[in-house]
Amino acid sequence: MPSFRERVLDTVRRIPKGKVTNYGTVALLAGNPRAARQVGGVLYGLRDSDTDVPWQRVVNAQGGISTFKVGSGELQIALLESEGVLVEDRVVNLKLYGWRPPELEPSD
DNA sequence: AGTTTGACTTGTT
DNA sequence: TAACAAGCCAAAC
Repeated sequence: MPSFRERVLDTVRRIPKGKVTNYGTVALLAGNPRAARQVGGVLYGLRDSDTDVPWQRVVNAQGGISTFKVGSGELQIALLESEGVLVEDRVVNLKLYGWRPPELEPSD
């Protein structure tokens, strides 16, 4: 069984380009719906070698940029804008860009 | 081993 | 609408 950290990274890698999701959703897909804070903890520890992880596509439940690291917030916004995701006042419009994984969609 | 800490979320004032 | 408090749990100490 991969560590929680690995499952989080795998989940983040699944977020489609041009879309965003929130920590709680990533936590859910990683197997622990209540571990949203740990998702942040994992992303906090990302290194340059993890360039294949689109961490910029993870925002908080309000669509806001949660990074506190100096410069990371602006970097995240720049990366999102380069993917076509508009960021206004450090907040993403989840109605437009919010991504919901297929397995969470109602099967009907 | 027990304690502290957070890139969070949700409910209550 | 904004501020505050409590719950949450993997990792780091």
